[in-house]
Amino acid sequence: MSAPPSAPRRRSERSRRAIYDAALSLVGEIGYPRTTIEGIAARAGVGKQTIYRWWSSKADVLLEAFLDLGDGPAPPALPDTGDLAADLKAVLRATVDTLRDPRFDTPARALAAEGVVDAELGRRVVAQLLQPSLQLYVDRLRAAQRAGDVRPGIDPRIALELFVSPLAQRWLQHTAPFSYEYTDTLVDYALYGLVPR
Amino acid sequence: MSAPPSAPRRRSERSRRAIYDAALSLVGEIGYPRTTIEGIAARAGVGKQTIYRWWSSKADVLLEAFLDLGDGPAPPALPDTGDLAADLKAVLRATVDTLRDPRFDTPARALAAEGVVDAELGRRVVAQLLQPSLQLYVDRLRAAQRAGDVRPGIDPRIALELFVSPLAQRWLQHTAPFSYEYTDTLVDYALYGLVPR
Amino acid sequence: MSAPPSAPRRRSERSRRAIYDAALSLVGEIGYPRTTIEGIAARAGVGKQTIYRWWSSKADVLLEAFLDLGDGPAPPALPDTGDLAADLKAVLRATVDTLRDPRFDTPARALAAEGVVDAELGRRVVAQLLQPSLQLYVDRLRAAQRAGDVRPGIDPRIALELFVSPLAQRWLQHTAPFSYEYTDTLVDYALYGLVPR
Amino acid sequence: MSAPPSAPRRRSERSRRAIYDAALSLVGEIGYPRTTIEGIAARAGVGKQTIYRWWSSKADVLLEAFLDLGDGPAPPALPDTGDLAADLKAVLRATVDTLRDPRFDTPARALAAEGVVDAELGRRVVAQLLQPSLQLYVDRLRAAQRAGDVRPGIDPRIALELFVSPLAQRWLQHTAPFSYEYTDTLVDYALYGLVPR
DNA sequence: AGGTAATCGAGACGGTACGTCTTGTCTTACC
DNA sequence: GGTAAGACAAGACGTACCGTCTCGATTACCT
Repeated sequence: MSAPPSAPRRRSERSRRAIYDAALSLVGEIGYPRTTIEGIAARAGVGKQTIYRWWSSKADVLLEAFLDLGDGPAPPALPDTGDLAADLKAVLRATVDTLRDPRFDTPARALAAEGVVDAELGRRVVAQLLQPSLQLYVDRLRAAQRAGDVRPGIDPRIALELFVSPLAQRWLQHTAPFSYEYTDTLVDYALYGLVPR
Repeated sequence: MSAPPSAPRRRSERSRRAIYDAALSLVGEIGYPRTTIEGIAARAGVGKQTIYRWWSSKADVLLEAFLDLGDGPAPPALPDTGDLAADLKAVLRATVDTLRDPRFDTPARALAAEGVVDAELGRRVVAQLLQPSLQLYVDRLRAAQRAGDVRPGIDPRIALELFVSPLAQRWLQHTAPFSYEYTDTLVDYALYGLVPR
Repeated sequence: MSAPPSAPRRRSERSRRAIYDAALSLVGEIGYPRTTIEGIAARAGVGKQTIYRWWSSKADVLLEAFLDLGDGPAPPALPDTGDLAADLKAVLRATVDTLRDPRFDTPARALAAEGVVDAELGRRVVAQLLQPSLQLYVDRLRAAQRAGDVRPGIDPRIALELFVSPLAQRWLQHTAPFSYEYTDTLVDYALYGLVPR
Repeated sequence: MSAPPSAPRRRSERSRRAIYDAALSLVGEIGYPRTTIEGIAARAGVGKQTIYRWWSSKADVLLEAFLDLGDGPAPPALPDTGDLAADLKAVLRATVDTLRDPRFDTPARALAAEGVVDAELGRRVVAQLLQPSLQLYVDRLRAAQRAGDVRPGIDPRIALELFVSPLAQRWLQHTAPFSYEYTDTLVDYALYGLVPR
């Protein structure tokens, strides 16, 4: 619970931040594929070896840089007004806004793509980037189950995919201009099903 | 109304096939990132220029090679036994099998990843690879609507995402060993909703 | 002595001229190394095969094009005013002028360079381009010998090199701005020798 | 005034030598035109970039490799036995031997050819390869002038061309099998002139 | 007056080399 | 010992030409 034991003893904090900044700004400016480790090192004013010493790949740098962005404010719980549909719709609308922000979109998209092909990275992206957010849905759905608003047998881990995955899919595959109306519809369909009641 | 005037005049069919074969086999053997245009050309016994003449990128070659695989047998319609849930479950189970086949998985995954980052390619992947299959779901759902098995107001194009997107998501992000049980569950949740009936 | 037996029977005169023009103009514009057979064919409006059918190399085309330029006016004999020194100085001054003309300089220089490395081409360049001019010096020197102006034992074939080779050397190796004064000096040195008389 | 500031800081001596060796041996084996930078790099066990980093062209590499060969033994002065004709004949005979040595002939010829077409390289070839040798002739001729063996008004820089340029010319243009007899004749002609004494 | 065969333009083809770019390792000198 | 700097071996990139080949479409000769 104390300090990490074998952690780098004289690692330069200054370089670490400069590398994060360079990586994120380059990805934003020229895109992920044209961002190179050499480019990051040059912009960060850092030797290449300093990058290779602490990270294993370009994607690795970007993932940590991206995670570093989100540090600080603890992820807030989903709202619970008692109205499950309304709460989910509100959160998904906020998600739509986030996905539309290029500062988020470009690096997140790059990491998602890399994770599709590189299984190891994919696992880390899911675990460190997605999991925390998804857990909030699980929590909210369990609360709804306790309140009798969701059928008891339902597995929340699967249930949340009914509205989260379609949205993610549309985002990743440029299938959409996704709208509030779309996410609202997803929530309605998922909650009340497709067959006549 | 005579012969096409500006169509490529004497393109070598032999080379085209050899390039498709080389691209697919290399992606299967060493993975997409380590597959190079030079490698494809070498294995196909073809000059690099012949590839650059007809395709614009490695992904482009792979997409066409992959599409070429599926040519021939027209995509069959979804079964319609009258039992919507059973029909969907059967089709999704077949999809699970396909996604598990490495001959399909590796190139499809690579194309999906590339499409995430390259919007233009993404559009083509969706339009040429995904759309035809998705249309079959739309057709089946419309038939179900006419039979009164699906609520009239439901948009089939959105409805299908409730079970297709979660499956795709789990496949792409290595989130799951996805099972028949999982896809069955997806169908049940999607059809009957999450809230108590 | 009749018509050449296996000579090309239906060769296109139009193409031949166009190829000569294209070769010479390209060499003049972009230099010999950057002149390509493809470029010549394109500018001449000719298929590449038409060039390969009749010539064996880029240098071959240029040599024939260059020879073709000089066709027509028979090479005039050297003047013989009775004053050998004056006659030689006059001819060498004219040669200086020719070598300074870029229309002559660029292709001739390219052919000379190619001939240095390619022995077979070198022989042809010497035989077809140089020999005729050199023969004129031989003739003039022989006449001078008959007139008693040159020692009887002198080999004219070697003697002419005393003033021709230095000039050629300075031209080829950019050693000079060569001047009339220089060529005059060469003639004086060569005729009267270096040692005190 | 301390260490050279902008000098190449850590150039690999090992690579430099390997590149020289590879260049010279390849030119000797397959000739200059078929020698490629890729081939030199491969034989030297060196990355292409290492060549491009330090040299600007194939000819540049070869020139330096060739100069490197001659480093070490300072070029000796021409002999001065008091007999100018004999001294010149002896030196030219030695030159004939050198020009006949394929280890010298092939690269020197290639450099000469390249220098004919590339003015900048030509200047360097002349200055670094030829000039030092020619200066020896100038020195010897000046000594002869002081001894009264050469007319006072003669410019040694031009005078030496009377026998050196013809020899060079015959060498470069394959005009001759040049012999000791030929060079002896050149010296005689040049020293005593062509006109009757 | 056709028939036919060589020549033509066009340009795709299998190759090779180009000169550039990036990778990941390494070495040097500074701090 | 970590660092900035950057040389290094390796090798893919996309381009340019090479010399060969295959297409029709003219030709010009020869029945």
